Parts: sequence; structure tokens; C-alpha cells
Amino acid sequence: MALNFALKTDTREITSKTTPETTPETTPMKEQLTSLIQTAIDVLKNQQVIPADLSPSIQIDRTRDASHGDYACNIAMMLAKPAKCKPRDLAEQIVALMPASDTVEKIAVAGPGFINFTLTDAASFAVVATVLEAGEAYGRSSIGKNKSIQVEFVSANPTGPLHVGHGRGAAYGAAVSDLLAAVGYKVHREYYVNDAGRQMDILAASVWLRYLDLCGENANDELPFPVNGYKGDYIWDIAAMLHRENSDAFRHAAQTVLKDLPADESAGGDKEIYIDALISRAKALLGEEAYRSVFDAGLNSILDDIRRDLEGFGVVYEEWFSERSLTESGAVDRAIERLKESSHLYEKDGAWWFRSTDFGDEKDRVVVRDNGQTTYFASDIAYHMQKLERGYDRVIDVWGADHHGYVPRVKAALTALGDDASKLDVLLVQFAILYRGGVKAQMSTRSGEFVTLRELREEVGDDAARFFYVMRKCEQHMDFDLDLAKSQSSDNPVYYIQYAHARVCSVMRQLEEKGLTHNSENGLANLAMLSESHEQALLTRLARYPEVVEAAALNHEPHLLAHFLRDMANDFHTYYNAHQFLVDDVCVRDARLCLVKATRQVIANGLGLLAVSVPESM
RNA sequence: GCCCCGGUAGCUCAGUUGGAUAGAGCAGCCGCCUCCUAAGCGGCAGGUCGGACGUUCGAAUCGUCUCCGGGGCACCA
Repeated sequence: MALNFALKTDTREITSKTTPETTPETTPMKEQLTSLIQTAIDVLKNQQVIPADLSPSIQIDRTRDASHGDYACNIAMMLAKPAKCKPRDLAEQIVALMPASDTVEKIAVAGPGFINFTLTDAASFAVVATVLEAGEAYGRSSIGKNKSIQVEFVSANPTGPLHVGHGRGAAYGAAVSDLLAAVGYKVHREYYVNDAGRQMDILAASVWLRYLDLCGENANDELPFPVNGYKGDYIWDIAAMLHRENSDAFRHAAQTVLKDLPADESAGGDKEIYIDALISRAKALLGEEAYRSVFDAGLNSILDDIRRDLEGFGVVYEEWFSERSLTESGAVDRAIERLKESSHLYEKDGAWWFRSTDFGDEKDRVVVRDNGQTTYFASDIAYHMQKLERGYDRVIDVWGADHHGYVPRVKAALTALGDDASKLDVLLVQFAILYRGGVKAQMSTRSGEFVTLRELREEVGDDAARFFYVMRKCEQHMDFDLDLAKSQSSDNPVYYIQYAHARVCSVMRQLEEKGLTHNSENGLANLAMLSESHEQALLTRLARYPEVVEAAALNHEPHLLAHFLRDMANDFHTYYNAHQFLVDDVCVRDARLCLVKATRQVIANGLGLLAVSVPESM
């Protein structure tokens, strides 16, 4: 009888389609070729042509040009110097010593000394059966098996709705996570909720003031809204909800609220001092419990909104991690104690400083302020300490590029704690600038008018938004063309790829309408009929897919997959225009349909990893 | 001033971790539906890979310097 384990309330199972089985392990071609070359190298070492103490890493690459065969190796050029031998001559010797293989048709020495491999037809055709057999699992692998990785991304302050800058982090973080899961890692996606700190107090104060307004305390403009408060309409919504549920329970007279407060900026004062005074006043008048009610009303409302927004965007988390919980669990104190014990902290001007300059940071950083409050940085130290304590093999943070200055101090803190800072990868995502009609559509955050992620999703759709965000390398500034993302034409890469998928579906429908059926076995038995250059190109492309997924995952570069899918769609459309699939010859027809179905499968798998839908008709 | 990222075709970007003749898509020009969706395909044209020097068999890729653009340098989060 199975036991039910209680899950933490904010923890959930991965909701994405899980296909636990991985691609059946046909020994990857690169490894086969590597071992052939290794055999030859070993012989040459015995013959002392190559120094025995040399153990070169054998690199096998896909060729760029089909006339160079399928794979190429540059080992002869690498070893030419130590072997005191011309690269081409060495290449010839290596080729002569390589054992025969039933997957290799031809081995040739070319150019300055490349060894080019051409696969047998049987080996190139095999991919079709592999894809159709593996289905959704094709492209998955087990490189990351038994390794766990935590990916923290978005983690925007819950002080307002997500904007388009967060969108890029969301799409990128989710794609990296899904890719890592696809290559076998156990992935823990996490959103760090900044539910403590001054910004949240400002939010609470903003909500409270709007609430007081709704109670009637601002009937004659006697309760001015702070310059530094959050002015968005959503604050009104939260205040209205608060008033609906609590009526006048948190009401205090405007004069009481404002009594003896310093001047706001609008009255010639300092807006920072003013807002802090207002927060103190709110806490004093409301008392701890009521203040927390107002605070939580703001926090929960916005967090729920963010959660719904992200879910709609295909981004789900295993955990929403509370910053406040770090303080409550004592993790922050514990981190500070550990740093004190190892004498990485010192006291100056009433504050406690972390000596991060010992670890290459440009200046030391405060962890406990002179007023006794711990800083955001202290929470971050505790958080990262805690992440590593959880035992992940690797930890990834996806941050906006504007936080890059933060990386050295976080790594410094981990090192100071005696943890392995190299387990942490911080991936920095550059800004996305929206263009509409060729002009910038994004307002500056300073003016308070920013395009929200939700607006973007509504305007261009989730598919286009997800795809466009990951089309570029994350460190590349991105121009996001809204018109292109919305356009339903081949200019739009999303539609272009989806259309390829829909076309295959359409072909299969046509087949049915003609009263025909597809015999897959017969098709697989007649793959040799696929001799057209377009077909060869598709076969090669299909075989590359697992390599692309692997590279995209391990290098955290989902754009590789996006580009691959576009190229594959192009291969398909070209093929589609050049040849009929539904021909009279049953053998050719069945073979072509096998190829085309395999193509559809790979497009579906690839778009699936990017959370882009695969329509069956368009 | 110091640090991070970028600079490749008119525009937006790739470039398999140092490989062979630098590639796509837009935009421009010329073609292709009696045919499984023309939301598609083919062709032409377009380049001093910001610049200089260096490293080596070989550089868009690595190093140093330099120019241009973006961002960051809190007892904020």
C-alpha cells in the first residue's frame, strides 16, 4: 500500500509532460568514430611515431559542408608538430591504421589534414527508425543522470506585475531548466520571493493609504499619496479587496496618520525619509497583527497574480522560496555566525561588514546595518548557503544583467563559508527592448510606465513570446520586434516552424481522405528509396537533434535549439515543395511518410522544450 | 575612474568552443500554384567579421591595446 507523502504547500510536481524513458542508447556516432581513431593513435604511439606520453583529446565535428562527408576530425593537424610530421602524411597513417566499421562508408584525407568520414546509407537511415521508436523521448538523454540542479529565475519583487524584462528571464530560465531535465538532470525550479524588506513595507504603506482613501479619509485631499509610493492601479484593486473583506477595521483618521510626519518631497522634504516615517507610523497605529494583514494582502495578491501570469506563460516552479523564512528559520543568523567565527566579518561604524575584498570583490559589504537590521545581501548569503546545504550538484541563478556587480560578492560569501562557489553559475540576461512599427515601445521604468509581461502575452501570444525571448543568446541585447512576433507569415519563425508541423499533419489527413494508409514497417524497410538530396539533408538534420539538445542544455543556450528548429523547418518546406509524398509507388510513399513523420516528431519535441504549441492545422 | 556585455551583409542575428570557400531571415531584384496548405519554394545581388598588433599549421573565435554602443559600481531590494 502506497503511502501518501505530504508535500510542502508551495511545492508541486513538474507539470510538463514527463517522458522518463530516454533515447535508446545507440552508441552515438561521435563516440564510435572517436574509438576508431583512438585505436589508430595507440598503434602509432607503440610505433613511437607519436610520443607515448601524449594523450590528445580526440575531437569529432559535424562537417559544415556535405562534400566533406558527415564527420571530420582534426587530430592529424593537432599532432603534426609533436610527431614531427606533415599533417596530411600523419592523417594518411591514421586512416591506414583504423579498423573497419560497418557504419563508415568512406574515410578520406582532405584539405590541410582533415580526416573526413562518410557514413553508410544504412547508418544515415537508421535515425528514422530511432526517432519513430523513441517518439517523445527522442533527443532526451541521461548525461545528467543522478545529478541534481537547482535553477532560480525571475524572482522579481512582488511589488507589482511582471514586466517584459522579467519575461525574458522567465522564458530563458524555463527553457534552460527544461533542457537540463531533458538531458537527465533532476531539476528544481525555484522563485525567490522577496517578501521581506523595505520595498515590501513601501508596498504595504501604499496599499494602506489607498485603503484609507476608500474609507473616506481622503475626501478633501487631506491625505496626500507619498511620492515614493507605488502608484499603479493594482494598488487600488488590492485596497478595495482589503476594504471589502475588513471594512473599516484598519481605518485611522488622516490627521492621526500624518501627525508630525516630516515633509514629503512634494513639500520640499526627502521622499525616502518621508516614506520610512510613514511606514513606522503604519506599524505603530495598526499594531503588528493588523499591519501584517495589510502587508500580506498586498504580498499575496501580487504573488498570486505573478504566479498566474507565469503559469499562463508555461513557466512552473517546484518551489516558491520565501525570503522571510530565511530569517524565521535562523538561516540568516547562522550564516552571519559562521562568517563571524571564521573572522570574515568585522565591525565598523556600528555595522557589520563582510570582508569580500579578501576574495576579489572591489569593496567590503555591509551585512548588518547600524540599526541592527540585516541587509538584503545577508539574506542572499543565507539563501545560497542554504541552497548548497540542500545538496544540489549544481546551482544556477538567472539574473538581469544589471545585477552583474553582485556576482563576485555572492561567490565570495560562499567561499568564505567554506562552500564550493564553483557549483554556482550565475547566468546574466540582458535587456529586451520592444519595437513596434520600428520605434521603441518600451517606456522607462522610471516613468512608471512599463509594458507588462501580461500585455505582451496578450498582444503577441504565448508561443511567439516564448520563442522570441529565447531566439537570442542571453548575453545579447535583444530587439524584440512586436510586429514580427504578431505576423502570421513565414517571416515569423514561430509560425514557420509550426507550419511545418501542421503540414505533415495535413499530409496525413490527405492520405486518409484518399483512402490510403501508411505502413510504417514497409516504409522503414524501404528507406533506401530516400536518395534525393533534400531527403539526405533531412536525415542529417534529424540525427543532429540530440546533439543540439545536449549542447543547448549543457551550455545553457536555448537559442541553439530555436535556430536548429528553424533550419529543420526550412529543410522540410524545401523538401515539401520539391517532391510529392503521396505518390503511387507504395514503397516510396511509405518511406517518405516515415521520414516526414520523424520530422514532425522532432519539431514537436523541440518546440515542446521551448513550451511552444504544435498545431495540427493552421 | 573601475567592472560586465555587445560590435559579423542596408536591418535583426547565427557561426558546432581555434578549422576547410564567413552563413540565415528580413528588406531589394527575378522567377514558381491544373500539383499533399503560396502561412511555402528557387535564383540574383549584398562582407576589410569596429580598428591595430600579437599567439600558430590555421583567428570572426584566444591575448594586449584602442574606438563606438548598452549596463553596473548602496548601511536599496
